[in-house]
Amino acid sequence: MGWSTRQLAELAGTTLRTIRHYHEVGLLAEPERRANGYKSYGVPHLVRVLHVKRLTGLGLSLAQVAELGDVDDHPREALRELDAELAATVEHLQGVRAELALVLDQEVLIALPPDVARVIADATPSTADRSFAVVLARLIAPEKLSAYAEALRGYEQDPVEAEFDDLPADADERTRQHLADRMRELPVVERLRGIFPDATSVLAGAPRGEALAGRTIGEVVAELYNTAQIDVLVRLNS
Amino acid sequence: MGWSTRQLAELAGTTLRTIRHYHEVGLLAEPERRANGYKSYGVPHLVRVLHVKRLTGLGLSLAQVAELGDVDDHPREALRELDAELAATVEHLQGVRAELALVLDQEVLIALPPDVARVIADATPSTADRSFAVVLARLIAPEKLSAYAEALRGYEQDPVEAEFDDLPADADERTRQHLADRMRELPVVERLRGIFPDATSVLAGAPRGEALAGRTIGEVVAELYNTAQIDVLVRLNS
DNA sequence: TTGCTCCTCACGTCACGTGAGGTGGC
DNA sequence: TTGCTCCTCACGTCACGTGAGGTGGC
Repeated sequence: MGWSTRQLAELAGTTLRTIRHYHEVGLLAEPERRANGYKSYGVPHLVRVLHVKRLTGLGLSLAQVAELGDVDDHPREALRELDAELAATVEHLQGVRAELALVLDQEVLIALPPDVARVIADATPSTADRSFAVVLARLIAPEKLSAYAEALRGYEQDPVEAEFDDLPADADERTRQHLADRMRELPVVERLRGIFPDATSVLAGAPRGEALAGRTIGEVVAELYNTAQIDVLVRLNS
Repeated sequence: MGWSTRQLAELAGTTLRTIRHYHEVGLLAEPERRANGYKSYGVPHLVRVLHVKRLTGLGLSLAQVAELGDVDDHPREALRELDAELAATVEHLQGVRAELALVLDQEVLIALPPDVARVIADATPSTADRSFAVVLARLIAPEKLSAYAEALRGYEQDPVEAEFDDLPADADERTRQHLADRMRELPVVERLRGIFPDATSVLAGAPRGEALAGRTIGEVVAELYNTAQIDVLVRLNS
Protein backbone atom coordinates (compact mmCIF):
# COMPACT_ATOMS: atom_id res chain seq x y z
CA MET A 1 0.00 0.00 0.00
CA GLY A 2 2.99 2.32 -0.11
CA TRP A 3 5.21 3.60 2.66
CA SER A 4 4.96 6.45 5.08
CA THR A 5 7.63 9.10 5.13
CA ARG A 6 9.31 7.48 8.09
CA GLN A 7 9.30 4.11 6.41
CA LEU A 8 10.78 5.50 3.25
CA ALA A 9 13.48 7.17 5.31
CA GLU A 10 14.26 3.91 7.10
CA LEU A 11 14.36 1.91 3.89
CA ALA A 12 16.71 4.44 2.35
CA GLY A 13 18.79 4.69 5.50
CA THR A 14 18.21 8.37 6.04
CA THR A 15 16.05 10.76 8.06
CA LEU A 16 12.55 12.14 7.88
CA ARG A 17 13.86 15.62 7.45
CA THR A 18 16.12 14.62 4.59
CA ILE A 19 13.17 13.22 2.66
CA ARG A 20 11.23 16.41 3.25
CA HIS A 21 14.19 18.48 2.27
CA TYR A 22 14.40 16.64 -1.03
CA HIS A 23 10.78 17.57 -1.59
CA GLU A 24 11.47 21.18 -0.75
CA VAL A 25 14.25 21.50 -3.27
CA GLY A 26 12.39 19.55 -5.91
CA LEU A 27 14.68 16.53 -5.96
CA LEU A 28 11.90 14.13 -5.08
CA ALA A 29 8.37 14.20 -6.47
CA GLU A 30 5.57 14.41 -3.94
CA PRO A 31 3.74 11.10 -3.73
CA GLU A 32 0.00 10.62 -3.64
CA ARG A 33 -1.81 11.13 -0.38
CA ARG A 34 -4.11 8.82 1.45
CA ALA A 35 -7.58 9.87 2.53
CA ASN A 36 -6.16 11.33 5.75
CA GLY A 37 -3.53 13.41 4.00
CA TYR A 38 -0.61 11.12 4.83
CA LYS A 39 1.96 10.67 2.09
CA SER A 40 2.20 7.28 0.45
CA TYR A 41 5.50 6.49 -1.28
CA GLY A 42 6.19 3.83 -3.87
CA VAL A 43 9.21 2.03 -5.30
CA PRO A 44 10.26 4.81 -7.70
CA HIS A 45 10.58 7.16 -4.76
CA LEU A 46 12.80 4.73 -2.93
CA VAL A 47 14.98 4.25 -5.99
CA ARG A 48 15.22 7.99 -6.43
CA VAL A 49 16.22 8.62 -2.83
CA LEU A 50 18.84 5.87 -2.97
CA HIS A 51 20.20 7.42 -6.14
CA VAL A 52 20.41 10.89 -4.64
CA LYS A 53 22.03 9.53 -1.53
CA ARG A 54 24.55 7.65 -3.58
CA LEU A 55 25.59 10.79 -5.43
CA THR A 56 25.70 13.05 -2.38
CA GLY A 57 27.59 10.32 -0.60
CA LEU A 58 30.23 10.66 -3.27
CA GLY A 59 30.37 14.37 -2.61
CA LEU A 60 28.01 15.99 -5.09
CA SER A 61 25.87 18.85 -3.86
CA LEU A 62 22.11 18.60 -4.13
CA ALA A 63 22.25 21.31 -6.78
CA GLN A 64 24.64 19.19 -8.83
CA VAL A 65 22.43 16.15 -8.41
CA ALA A 66 19.48 18.24 -9.56
CA GLU A 67 21.32 19.20 -12.72
CA LEU A 68 21.85 15.60 -13.67
CA GLY A 69 18.82 14.02 -15.15
CA ASP A 70 17.47 10.62 -14.53
CA VAL A 71 18.57 7.68 -12.47
CA ASP A 72 19.84 6.00 -15.61
CA ASP A 73 22.29 8.63 -16.67
CA HIS A 74 25.86 8.17 -15.71
CA PRO A 75 27.20 11.60 -14.79
CA ARG A 76 30.74 11.08 -16.06
CA GLU A 77 31.65 14.71 -16.40
CA ALA A 78 30.32 15.73 -13.02
CA LEU A 79 32.12 12.88 -11.36
CA ARG A 80 35.36 13.67 -13.13
CA GLU A 81 35.16 17.28 -12.01
CA LEU A 82 34.37 16.11 -8.53
CA ASP A 83 37.37 13.85 -8.56
CA ALA A 84 39.60 16.74 -9.59
CA GLU A 85 38.19 18.84 -6.77
CA LEU A 86 38.75 16.06 -4.30
CA ALA A 87 42.32 15.66 -5.45
CA ALA A 88 42.87 19.39 -4.94
CA THR A 89 41.25 19.27 -1.52
CA VAL A 90 43.39 16.36 -0.42
CA GLU A 91 46.50 18.15 -1.57
CA HIS A 92 45.49 21.28 0.26
CA LEU A 93 44.75 19.41 3.47
CA GLN A 94 48.08 17.68 3.28
CA GLY A 95 49.72 21.05 2.92
CA VAL A 96 47.92 22.25 6.02
CA ARG A 97 49.00 19.15 7.89
CA ALA A 98 52.62 19.75 6.94
CA GLU A 99 52.29 23.30 8.24
CA LEU A 100 50.65 22.03 11.40
CA ALA A 101 53.52 19.68 11.99
CA LEU A 102 55.92 22.60 11.84
CA VAL A 103 53.76 24.78 14.06
CA LEU A 104 53.40 22.02 16.62
CA ASP A 105 57.12 21.70 16.66
CA GLN A 106 57.57 25.31 17.71
CA GLU A 107 57.23 27.13 20.95
CA VAL A 108 55.19 30.06 19.75
CA LEU A 109 52.54 30.41 17.17
CA ILE A 110 53.48 33.13 14.76
CA ALA A 111 51.90 34.06 11.50
CA LEU A 112 55.12 33.69 9.58
CA PRO A 113 56.69 31.27 7.16
CA PRO A 114 57.92 28.42 9.35
CA ASP A 115 61.62 28.92 8.81
CA VAL A 116 61.36 32.58 9.66
CA ALA A 117 59.10 31.84 12.59
CA ARG A 118 61.68 29.53 14.13
CA VAL A 119 64.36 32.18 14.12
CA ILE A 120 62.13 34.93 15.36
CA ALA A 121 60.70 32.84 18.16
CA ASP A 122 64.23 32.19 19.38
CA ALA A 123 65.45 35.72 18.94
CA THR A 124 62.61 37.85 20.20
CA PRO A 125 61.21 36.55 23.43
CA SER A 126 58.91 39.47 24.21
CA THR A 127 55.33 39.53 23.01
CA ALA A 128 55.64 43.06 21.75
CA ASP A 129 58.56 42.21 19.51
CA ARG A 130 56.77 39.20 18.18
CA SER A 131 53.72 41.25 17.36
CA PHE A 132 56.02 43.54 15.50
CA ALA A 133 57.42 40.65 13.53
CA VAL A 134 53.96 39.40 12.66
CA VAL A 135 52.86 42.77 11.40
CA LEU A 136 56.12 43.24 9.55
CA ALA A 137 55.64 39.92 7.85
CA ARG A 138 52.41 41.16 6.31
CA LEU A 139 53.96 44.39 5.14
CA ILE A 140 57.41 43.89 3.75
CA ALA A 141 58.58 41.92 0.76
CA PRO A 142 59.15 38.21 1.41
CA GLU A 143 62.87 38.37 0.53
CA LYS A 144 63.36 41.18 3.02
CA LEU A 145 61.64 39.09 5.64
CA SER A 146 63.91 36.14 5.00
CA ALA A 147 66.93 38.40 5.17
CA TYR A 148 65.62 39.88 8.39
CA ALA A 149 65.25 36.41 9.89
CA GLU A 150 68.71 35.47 8.65
CA ALA A 151 70.20 38.49 10.37
CA LEU A 152 68.62 37.45 13.64
CA ARG A 153 69.80 33.84 13.45
CA GLY A 154 71.93 32.80 16.35
CA TYR A 155 71.03 35.99 18.11
CA GLU A 156 72.27 36.39 21.68
CA GLN A 157 71.07 39.05 24.04
CA ASP A 158 73.76 41.64 24.70
CA PRO A 159 73.88 43.82 27.84
CA VAL A 160 73.75 46.87 25.62
CA GLU A 161 70.36 45.83 24.42
CA ALA A 162 69.02 45.38 27.90
CA GLU A 163 70.10 48.95 28.37
CA PHE A 164 68.11 49.92 25.31
CA ASP A 165 65.05 48.04 26.50
CA ASP A 166 65.17 49.87 29.82
CA LEU A 167 65.90 53.30 28.41
CA PRO A 168 63.55 55.81 30.03
CA ALA A 169 61.64 58.18 27.77
CA ASP A 170 63.34 61.19 29.31
CA ALA A 171 66.92 59.97 28.88
CA ASP A 172 69.19 62.87 28.10
CA GLU A 173 71.05 63.67 24.91
CA ARG A 174 74.41 62.25 25.94
CA THR A 175 72.94 58.96 27.17
CA ARG A 176 71.14 58.48 23.89
CA GLN A 177 74.09 59.19 21.69
CA HIS A 178 76.37 57.01 23.79
CA LEU A 179 73.93 54.13 23.57
CA ALA A 180 73.52 54.52 19.83
CA ASP A 181 77.28 54.48 19.33
CA ARG A 182 77.68 51.23 21.19
CA MET A 183 74.66 49.58 19.59
CA ARG A 184 75.96 50.39 16.17
CA GLU A 185 78.81 48.02 16.81
CA LEU A 186 76.66 45.04 17.71
CA PRO A 187 76.83 42.34 15.03
CA VAL A 188 73.04 42.02 14.82
CA VAL A 189 72.57 45.70 14.34
CA GLU A 190 75.27 45.75 11.73
CA ARG A 191 73.63 42.94 9.83
CA LEU A 192 70.24 44.61 10.02
CA ARG A 193 71.71 47.85 8.73
CA GLY A 194 73.05 45.91 5.80
CA ILE A 195 69.52 44.85 4.91
CA PHE A 196 67.74 48.08 5.76
CA PRO A 197 70.26 50.87 5.13
CA ASP A 198 67.59 53.50 5.67
CA ALA A 199 63.99 53.79 6.74
CA THR A 200 62.47 53.81 3.26
CA SER A 201 64.35 50.67 2.23
CA VAL A 202 62.22 48.69 4.65
CA LEU A 203 59.25 49.08 2.38
CA ALA A 204 60.96 48.60 -0.99
CA GLY A 205 58.96 46.00 -2.83
CA ALA A 206 56.26 45.95 -0.17
CA PRO A 207 53.23 44.13 -1.46
CA ARG A 208 50.51 46.16 0.30
CA GLY A 209 50.92 49.69 -0.95
CA GLU A 210 53.74 51.66 0.56
CA ALA A 211 51.79 54.56 1.94
CA LEU A 212 49.57 52.63 4.29
CA ALA A 213 52.29 50.14 5.08
CA GLY A 214 54.72 52.88 5.99
CA ARG A 215 52.32 54.58 8.34
CA THR A 216 51.56 51.22 9.82
CA ILE A 217 55.13 50.38 10.63
CA GLY A 218 55.47 53.84 12.06
CA GLU A 219 52.53 53.24 14.34
CA VAL A 220 53.81 49.90 15.47
CA VAL A 221 57.20 51.35 16.29
CA ALA A 222 55.59 54.23 18.14
CA GLU A 223 53.57 51.78 20.16
CA LEU A 224 56.51 49.55 21.03
CA TYR A 225 59.15 52.09 21.89
CA ASN A 226 59.23 55.33 23.79
CA THR A 227 60.52 58.56 22.30
CA ALA A 228 64.04 58.16 23.63
CA GLN A 229 64.31 54.66 22.19
CA ILE A 230 63.02 55.79 18.84
CA ASP A 231 65.53 58.59 18.86
CA VAL A 232 68.28 56.06 19.43
CA LEU A 233 67.02 53.92 16.57
CA VAL A 234 67.10 56.92 14.29
CA ARG A 235 70.67 57.71 15.32
CA LEU A 236 71.73 54.19 14.40
CA ASN A 237 71.30 55.10 10.79
CA SER A 238 73.25 58.33 10.85
CA MET B 1 45.60 58.20 14.11
CA GLY B 2 44.43 54.62 13.74
CA TRP B 3 42.98 52.81 10.74
CA SER B 4 39.53 52.63 9.27
CA THR B 5 37.78 49.32 8.98
CA ARG B 6 38.70 49.04 5.34
CA GLN B 7 42.32 49.81 6.07
CA LEU B 8 42.46 47.23 8.80
CA ALA B 9 40.95 44.71 6.44
CA GLU B 10 43.51 45.52 3.77
CA LEU B 11 46.41 45.35 6.16
CA ALA B 12 45.23 42.00 7.42
CA GLY B 13 44.51 40.75 3.93
CA THR B 14 40.83 40.15 4.49
CA THR B 15 37.44 41.78 3.92
CA LEU B 16 35.37 44.46 5.56
CA ARG B 17 32.67 41.98 6.36
CA THR B 18 35.09 39.59 7.99
CA ILE B 19 36.25 42.28 10.39
CA ARG B 20 32.66 43.10 11.24
CA HIS B 21 31.86 39.46 11.66
CA TYR B 22 34.66 39.11 14.16
CA HIS B 23 33.08 41.94 16.10
CA GLU B 24 29.70 40.29 15.96
CA VAL B 25 30.96 37.04 17.42
CA GLY B 26 33.11 38.76 19.98
CA LEU B 27 36.45 37.72 18.55
CA LEU B 28 37.64 41.27 18.10
CA ALA B 29 37.15 44.13 20.54
CA GLU B 30 35.42 47.21 19.20
CA PRO B 31 37.90 50.04 18.83
CA GLU B 32 37.35 53.62 19.86
CA ARG B 33 35.33 55.88 17.62
CA ARG B 34 36.26 59.20 16.15
CA ALA B 35 34.07 62.23 16.58
CA ASN B 36 32.06 61.26 13.50
CA GLY B 37 31.41 57.73 14.72
CA TYR B 38 33.95 56.05 12.45
CA LYS B 39 35.90 53.20 14.01
CA SER B 40 39.60 53.74 14.62
CA TYR B 41 41.72 50.61 14.93
CA GLY B 42 45.17 50.27 16.43
CA VAL B 43 48.05 47.80 16.28
CA PRO B 44 46.59 45.33 18.79
CA HIS B 45 43.55 44.94 16.58
CA LEU B 46 45.72 44.18 13.59
CA VAL B 47 47.72 41.64 15.54
CA ARG B 48 44.53 40.05 16.77
CA VAL B 49 43.02 39.79 13.31
CA LEU B 50 46.23 38.30 11.93
CA HIS B 51 46.20 35.78 14.74
CA VAL B 52 42.60 34.77 14.13
CA LYS B 53 43.24 34.48 10.43
CA ARG B 54 46.27 32.36 11.07
CA LEU B 55 44.28 29.90 13.14
CA THR B 56 41.26 29.75 10.84
CA GLY B 57 43.65 29.38 7.94
CA LEU B 58 44.88 26.23 9.60
CA GLY B 59 41.33 24.98 9.82
CA LEU B 60 40.06 26.01 13.26
CA SER B 61 36.51 27.26 13.50
CA LEU B 62 35.87 30.69 14.93
CA ALA B 63 34.31 29.01 17.95
CA GLN B 64 37.51 27.09 18.53
CA VAL B 65 39.58 30.23 18.15
CA ALA B 66 37.31 31.93 20.68
CA GLU B 67 37.97 29.15 23.20
CA LEU B 68 41.68 29.68 23.00
CA GLY B 69 42.87 32.61 24.96
CA ASP B 70 45.40 35.16 24.04
CA VAL B 71 47.69 35.66 21.08
CA ASP B 72 50.58 34.36 23.12
CA ASP B 73 49.14 30.97 23.95
CA HIS B 74 50.11 28.09 21.79
CA PRO B 75 47.04 25.90 21.34
CA ARG B 76 48.81 22.57 21.20
CA GLU B 77 45.85 20.43 22.10
CA ALA B 78 43.47 22.09 19.69
CA LEU B 79 45.96 21.80 16.87
CA ARG B 80 46.66 18.18 17.63
CA GLU B 81 42.95 17.39 17.54
CA LEU B 82 42.66 19.32 14.34
CA ASP B 83 45.48 17.33 12.84
CA ALA B 84 43.77 14.08 13.74
CA GLU B 85 40.56 15.32 12.14
CA LEU B 86 42.43 16.33 9.03
CA ALA B 87 44.06 12.95 8.82
CA ALA B 88 40.66 11.29 9.06
CA THR B 89 39.22 13.61 6.44
CA VAL B 90 42.06 12.92 4.04
CA GLU B 91 41.61 9.21 4.49
CA HIS B 92 37.90 9.50 3.89
CA LEU B 93 38.37 11.57 0.76
CA GLN B 94 40.86 9.10 -0.57
CA GLY B 95 38.32 6.36 0.00
CA VAL B 96 35.76 8.34 -1.94
CA ARG B 97 38.23 8.84 -4.75
CA ALA B 98 38.93 5.14 -4.92
CA GLU B 99 35.21 4.54 -5.17
CA LEU B 100 34.91 7.22 -7.83
CA ALA B 101 37.60 5.54 -9.85
CA LEU B 102 35.60 2.34 -9.84
CA VAL B 103 32.35 4.09 -10.65
CA LEU B 104 33.96 5.98 -13.51
CA ASP B 105 35.22 2.70 -14.83
CA GLN B 106 31.71 1.31 -15.04
CA GLU B 107 28.87 1.86 -17.38
CA VAL B 108 26.12 2.49 -14.90
CA LEU B 109 26.02 4.12 -11.55
CA ILE B 110 24.45 1.77 -9.10
CA ALA B 111 24.31 2.03 -5.38
CA LEU B 112 26.09 -1.26 -4.92
CA PRO B 113 29.45 -2.52 -3.84
CA PRO B 114 31.64 -2.11 -6.93
CA ASP B 115 32.29 -5.80 -7.55
CA VAL B 116 28.60 -6.55 -7.38
CA ALA B 117 27.79 -3.51 -9.49
CA ARG B 118 30.04 -4.71 -12.29
CA VAL B 119 28.27 -8.02 -12.58
CA ILE B 120 24.81 -6.57 -12.30
CA ALA B 121 25.50 -3.89 -14.87
CA ASP B 122 26.52 -6.60 -17.32
CA ALA B 123 23.74 -8.97 -16.50
CA THR B 124 20.67 -6.79 -16.19
CA PRO B 125 20.45 -4.28 -18.96
CA SER B 126 16.96 -3.00 -18.19
CA THR B 127 16.41 -0.05 -15.89
CA ALA B 128 13.68 -1.84 -14.01
CA ASP B 129 15.93 -4.75 -13.16
CA ARG B 130 18.67 -2.44 -12.04
CA SER B 131 16.31 -0.57 -9.79
CA PHE B 132 15.39 -3.89 -8.35
CA ALA B 133 19.02 -4.66 -7.68
CA VAL B 134 19.56 -1.31 -6.02
CA VAL B 135 16.62 -1.78 -3.71
CA LEU B 136 17.61 -5.35 -3.03
CA ALA B 137 21.07 -4.21 -2.09
CA ARG B 138 19.64 -2.07 0.70
CA LEU B 139 17.45 -4.85 2.00
CA ILE B 140 19.21 -8.17 1.96
CA ALA B 141 22.29 -9.31 3.80
CA PRO B 142 25.60 -8.41 2.14
CA GLU B 143 26.65 -12.08 1.73
CA LYS B 144 23.41 -12.84 -0.04
CA LEU B 145 24.03 -9.93 -2.32
CA SER B 146 27.49 -11.16 -3.22
CA ALA B 147 26.13 -14.62 -3.84
CA TYR B 148 23.41 -13.12 -6.02
CA ALA B 149 25.99 -11.27 -8.07
CA GLU B 150 28.10 -14.40 -8.30
CA ALA B 151 25.16 -16.34 -9.67
CA LEU B 152 24.64 -13.74 -12.37
CA ARG B 153 28.27 -13.67 -13.43
CA GLY B 154 28.80 -14.51 -17.06
CA TYR B 155 25.09 -14.34 -17.62
CA GLU B 156 23.89 -14.74 -21.17
CA GLN B 157 20.39 -13.96 -22.30
CA ASP B 158 18.49 -17.13 -23.20
CA PRO B 159 15.52 -17.19 -25.57
CA VAL B 160 13.42 -18.66 -22.81
CA GLU B 161 13.89 -15.52 -20.81
CA ALA B 162 12.82 -13.32 -23.65
CA GLU B 163 9.69 -15.38 -23.59
CA PHE B 164 9.32 -14.66 -19.90
CA ASP B 165 9.86 -10.94 -20.41
CA ASP B 166 7.13 -10.85 -23.04
CA LEU B 167 4.64 -13.02 -21.19
CA PRO B 168 1.24 -11.33 -21.26
CA ALA B 169 -0.64 -10.94 -18.00
CA ASP B 170 -3.46 -13.13 -19.27
CA ALA B 171 -1.32 -16.08 -20.36
CA ASP B 172 -3.15 -19.31 -19.73
CA GLU B 173 -2.37 -22.05 -17.26
CA ARG B 174 -0.56 -24.36 -19.67
CA THR B 175 1.65 -21.63 -21.06
CA ARG B 176 2.75 -20.62 -17.58
CA GLN B 177 3.57 -24.10 -16.41
CA HIS B 178 5.43 -24.92 -19.60
CA LEU B 179 7.52 -21.79 -19.27
CA ALA B 180 8.29 -22.49 -15.64
CA ASP B 181 9.42 -26.00 -16.46
CA ARG B 182 11.88 -24.79 -19.05
CA MET B 183 13.17 -21.90 -16.98
CA ARG B 184 13.88 -24.19 -14.08
CA GLU B 185 16.54 -25.83 -16.20
CA LEU B 186 18.42 -22.65 -16.99
CA PRO B 187 21.81 -22.52 -15.24
CA VAL B 188 21.20 -19.03 -13.85
CA VAL B 189 17.88 -19.98 -12.39
CA GLU B 190 19.38 -23.08 -10.91
CA ARG B 191 22.14 -21.11 -9.27
CA LEU B 192 19.72 -18.55 -7.93
CA ARG B 193 17.55 -21.29 -6.47
CA GLY B 194 20.60 -22.55 -4.68
CA ILE B 195 20.96 -19.22 -2.96
CA PHE B 196 17.32 -18.46 -2.39
CA PRO B 197 15.60 -21.85 -2.01
CA ASP B 198 12.35 -20.16 -1.00
CA ALA B 199 10.86 -16.72 -0.69
CA THR B 200 11.60 -16.22 3.00
CA SER B 201 15.24 -17.14 2.58
CA VAL B 202 15.74 -13.92 0.63
CA LEU B 203 15.41 -11.94 3.81
CA ALA B 204 17.37 -14.17 6.19
CA GLY B 205 19.85 -11.92 7.93
CA ALA B 206 18.36 -8.80 6.41
CA PRO B 207 19.68 -5.76 8.19
CA ARG B 208 16.59 -3.53 8.00
CA GLY B 209 13.86 -5.41 9.83
CA GLU B 210 12.29 -8.26 7.96
CA ALA B 211 8.69 -7.13 8.04
CA LEU B 212 9.14 -3.88 6.21
CA ALA B 213 11.83 -5.30 3.97
CA GLY B 214 9.64 -8.22 2.97
CA ARG B 215 6.72 -6.04 2.05
CA THR B 216 9.12 -3.83 0.16
CA ILE B 217 10.51 -6.60 -1.99
CA GLY B 218 6.97 -7.75 -2.61
CA GLU B 219 6.05 -4.31 -3.84
CA VAL B 220 9.04 -4.07 -6.07
CA VAL B 221 8.31 -7.43 -7.64
CA ALA B 222 4.68 -6.49 -8.11
CA GLU B 223 5.73 -3.34 -9.85
CA LEU B 224 8.21 -5.04 -12.16
CA TYR B 225 6.25 -8.09 -13.26
CA ASN B 226 2.69 -8.78 -14.25
CA THR B 227 0.55 -11.40 -12.55
CA ALA B 228 1.36 -14.14 -15.05
CA GLN B 229 5.09 -13.56 -14.65
CA ILE B 230 4.86 -13.61 -10.88
CA ASP B 231 2.91 -16.84 -11.10
CA VAL B 232 5.71 -18.35 -13.15
CA LEU B 233 8.29 -17.20 -10.63
CA VAL B 234 6.32 -18.84 -7.85
CA ARG B 235 6.15 -22.07 -9.81
CA LEU B 236 9.93 -22.07 -10.16
CA ASN B 237 10.17 -22.88 -6.50
CA SER B 238 7.72 -25.71 -6.41
C1' DT C 1 26.49 69.26 -5.85
C1' DT C 2 29.00 64.99 -6.93
C1' DG C 3 31.70 60.88 -5.75
C1' DC C 4 33.75 58.25 -2.09
C1' DT C 5 33.80 56.24 2.56
C1' DC C 6 31.72 55.09 6.59
C1' DC C 7 27.89 53.31 9.33
C1' DT C 8 24.09 49.79 10.81
C1' DC C 9 20.55 46.44 9.79
C1' DA C 10 19.24 42.26 7.65
C1' DC C 11 18.53 38.61 4.25
C1' DG C 12 20.91 34.71 1.68
C1' DT C 13 23.98 30.60 1.58
C1' DC C 14 23.85 24.71 2.32
C1' DA C 15 21.75 20.49 3.89
C1' DC C 16 19.40 19.52 6.80
C1' DG C 17 18.41 19.38 12.75
C1' DT C 18 15.22 20.51 15.89
C1' DG C 19 11.42 21.89 18.11
C1' DA C 20 6.41 24.11 17.91
C1' DG C 21 1.70 23.36 17.45
C1' DG C 22 -1.98 20.71 15.77
C1' DT C 23 -4.45 16.43 14.02
C1' DG C 24 -5.59 11.24 12.89
C1' DG C 25 -5.76 6.21 14.43
C1' DC C 26 -5.81 2.53 17.89
C1' DT D 1 -8.41 9.17 27.30
C1' DT D 2 -3.55 8.04 26.42
C1' DG D 3 0.46 7.26 23.42
C1' DC D 4 2.15 7.16 18.77
C1' DT D 5 2.46 8.86 13.96
C1' DC D 6 1.61 12.10 10.71
C1' DC D 7 1.35 16.83 9.04
C1' DT D 8 3.10 21.85 8.10
C1' DC D 9 5.56 25.96 9.40
C1' DA D 10 9.75 28.05 10.79
C1' DC D 11 14.01 29.14 13.26
C1' DG D 12 19.01 27.69 13.86
C1' DT D 13 23.58 26.28 11.96
C1' DC D 14 28.63 28.56 9.90
C1' DA D 15 31.44 32.29 8.16
C1' DC D 16 30.77 35.46 6.06
C1' DG D 17 28.68 37.83 0.92
C1' DT D 18 25.79 41.08 -0.64
C1' DG D 19 22.84 44.61 -1.06
C1' DA D 20 19.61 48.37 1.31
C1' DG D 21 19.27 52.79 3.11
C1' DG D 22 21.31 56.63 5.21
C1' DT D 23 25.15 59.90 6.63
C1' DG D 24 29.96 62.40 6.82
C1' DG D 25 34.02 64.67 4.32
C1' DC D 26 36.30 66.85 0.33
